[in-house]
This record gives sequence, structure tokens and C-alpha cells, in this order.
Amino acid sequence: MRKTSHRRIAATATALPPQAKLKGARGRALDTALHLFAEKGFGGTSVRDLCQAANVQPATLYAHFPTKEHVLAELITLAYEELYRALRSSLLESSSDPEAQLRALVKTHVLSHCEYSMLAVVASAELHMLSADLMAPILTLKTQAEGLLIEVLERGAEKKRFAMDDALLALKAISGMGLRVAFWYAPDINKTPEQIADSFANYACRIVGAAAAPNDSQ
Amino acid sequence: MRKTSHRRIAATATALPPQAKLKGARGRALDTALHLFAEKGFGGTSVRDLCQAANVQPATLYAHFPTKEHVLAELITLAYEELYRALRSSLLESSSDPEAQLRALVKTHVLSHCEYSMLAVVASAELHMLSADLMAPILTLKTQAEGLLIEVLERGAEKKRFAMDDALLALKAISGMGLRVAFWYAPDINKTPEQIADSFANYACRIVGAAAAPNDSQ
DNA sequence: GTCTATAGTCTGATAGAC
DNA sequence: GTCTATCAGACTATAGAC
Repeated sequence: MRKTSHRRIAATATALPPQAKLKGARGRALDTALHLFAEKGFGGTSVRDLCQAANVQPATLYAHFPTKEHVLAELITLAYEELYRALRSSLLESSSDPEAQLRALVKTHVLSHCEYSMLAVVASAELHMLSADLMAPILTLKTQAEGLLIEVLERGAEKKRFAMDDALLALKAISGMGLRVAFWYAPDINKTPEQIADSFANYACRIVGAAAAPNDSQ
Repeated sequence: MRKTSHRRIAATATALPPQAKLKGARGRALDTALHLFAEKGFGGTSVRDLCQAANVQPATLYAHFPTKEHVLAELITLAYEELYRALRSSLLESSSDPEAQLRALVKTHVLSHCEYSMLAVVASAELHMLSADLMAPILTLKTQAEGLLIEVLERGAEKKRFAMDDALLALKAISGMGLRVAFWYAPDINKTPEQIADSFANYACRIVGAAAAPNDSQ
């Protein structure tokens, strides 16, 4: 196994969403794969590494997953399902005000990338390792999740609540800065996920030219 | 070689800075490695893949580089050297105004990540594959390059020209959105690098709470 | 410097007993 | 479902001729 001094991801805690059932050899394999894929990458993790760390025999792993690639695909699917669920839920709980909706999406995006940073790193950095067949359904999920922010941005622009030079660039800036949180956030830094999420929500509002909320209650 | 439907990086054009001498087998190897590492990752590219695509025999490659890892290290070193050079140069050409300096750094960061997007992708996504020995000098370079933005942000805060909630978070947001440009920029999109760079420089100024420049001349 | 050929190791995945 | 044992091929890197 490789020796590295720099870690791709700052966080160390396990984080699979509660939806994922982690019982038995299959659960240990998924949880261990999440750690190793986040740390070493899919290509940098051998089936032997994975099985040894998960205390699972190779043949047992292949009783649960047809190929190593299917393990990755399941993790990335979990990642986008959880993100989409959280984003949609946050929209449902916010008012119809475009700025409130933008704040809700960015806050949730950042909070989710703090709590499930390993999932987010694997989903964004290892997606391209999947074959077309396994990637296709994931790309559908990904497009759905990204569509939520696009809709809010476009609706805010139509209602003249946002003064964006360009919706695409604002989208890329906001999603980019949020995505990177998964790579540098760690529980031992001097900020809580809530502080980061609030700051980034403010940044997003400034990027799109929305006035800062005068009060807590929108 | 793997078949993938999703590309990690949108750009396709070769881009090694002019400093890199690309003559002969060594040059072909470096140039080809840049493409393959950006597209497939370091772990997803075999020496055979690389040599075949570069029209270089394995034994010839090993006459120029001690290991496959040294090829990656050279590319990442080139990436950070070029970025550091460009950022420092842009600071020298800007005025002493913190906002002008911030704009210069962000513009240069984005322009460099458009022009050398493959280098930036490899440098950010494959750095963790290096062993400690090869990574150490690169981390020094990386810290130097990042320090330029930190200094500008702190100086602007001291002079009360920036109204940041938190310098670290602003830094992470600005560098994160700029870094991601390398992954999605392609020459065929509907924006020029200059447009993207100008927009992102505006975003950065808004993030740190600097007033928008009233005119072109700072 | 570049070639042909291959050493030695590790890879993903499987066969077959229990 | 889990085990032991292993296949067939791919991997990084090298030896030695020219």
C-alpha cells in the first residue's frame, strides 16, 4: 500500500447516511470502501486492501458485489441520493422567497458536505472511474440535484430579486465553493459546520447580487 | 483501458507552459502523461498506456524518469511553478489597493486554470498519490502560491478595506470556486476566459465585502 | 538513448469445499 | 454466506544488446 504524507480529504470520521444498512460483511465492505476510496482513490485501492481492512474475504465480497466497480457505484449513488433528499427537503421547508431558497440550498449543501464529506469526495472525484452502464443512472440523479439550484437561480433572476451578470457562472461559483468544503472540512477546525454554512450562504447571496437579509426572519 | 462516458475534465487541448521543454521522447512522455493523468487519473493510467500513446518504449521512459511517480511529480511541479509565477507577476503589475490586488489574483487564478486546466486538474486531484519524498518540495511551492492570496486578504482586512466575517472561510470560498474552473472550463462554452475571470473577480470582491470598483481604473 | 524481451509482483475475479 | 486456494492477465520496472 502507498505511503502518502498529504491526505486528499481532511475528515476522518465514518459517514454513511442512515439509509445505508451496514449490517454484516456487506456493510463492513461498504463502510471500509468509503474510507479507502476517499483516501487513496478507487484506482489506488485494491480489492485485497479493501477486504483486509474490512475483515472480509475476497470471495465473500464478490458474493455481495459483482465487481469492484459496483461497490463504487453504490457509494456514489448513496451520495447523490442523500444530497438530493436533503436539498429537496430544505426547499420544502423554506419560504417562496428566492433569497431564502438560495440560502436554504447553500446551507444544506455545505452542511451535507461537512457531515458526509467522504461520500462527497468519492462522488465528485471518482465518478469518472465508472463505466458508462453504471454511471448513467448516477448522472440522472446528479442532474436532478443540480437542477434544484438552477431553478432557484433562474426564478430569482426572473423576479428581479437577483442581479446576476450570468446565471451559469454564478451557479459554477456557488456549487464549486460548496463542493470544495468536503475536501477541507474537518471537525477539529475552528468553525462549526453551521458557521461555515451560514457564511457560504451569505457569499452565495452576494454573488447573485441579492441584498443581505435584514433580519433572521426573512 | 477503461471505457468511461463522463470526462473528469471538460477541456481537451494540450497545455504545458512554455517553460517545459517538450523535445524528444521525454517531452512526448510528459505531454501525453498530462492528458492521461487528467483524463484517467494517475492510478488509472498504466505505464504501458502512457508509452503506447506517447510512442515511447517503456525502457526509454525509464531512461528519463526513475519511476512513474516522478513523471507525475514533474507535472505537478510545473503546475505550481507556473501558477506561482503568474500570480506573483499579476501582483507586481497591480496597484497597492487591496481590492485591485484581490481582483488581480483571482483573475490570474481563473485565467491560468482556463489555459492550463489539465495541469490544474492533475495538480489538485493527483497530488495525494505522491510519496512523502516527492510531495515535500511541491507542498512548499503550493504553500507559497496560496500565501499570496492570504496576504492580500489579511492586508485588506487590516486596512478596513474588506469586511470579512472570517478570512479563512473567504479564502476557502474564493480558492475553491477558482480551482473548480479547471474542471468545467472548455473553449467551446459560451464564455471567454476573460469573462469568467472578470465575473469571478467580482464574486471575490463581494465575498470579502469590498465595494465594487466604480470605474475600470481602480 | 533506444530497442526487445522479460522478471517479479500484484491485480480483479473465480472454483469448489463446507 | 463464508472459507481456502488459485487462475490468468496486467502491472511497474529492469537486463542486456546495439
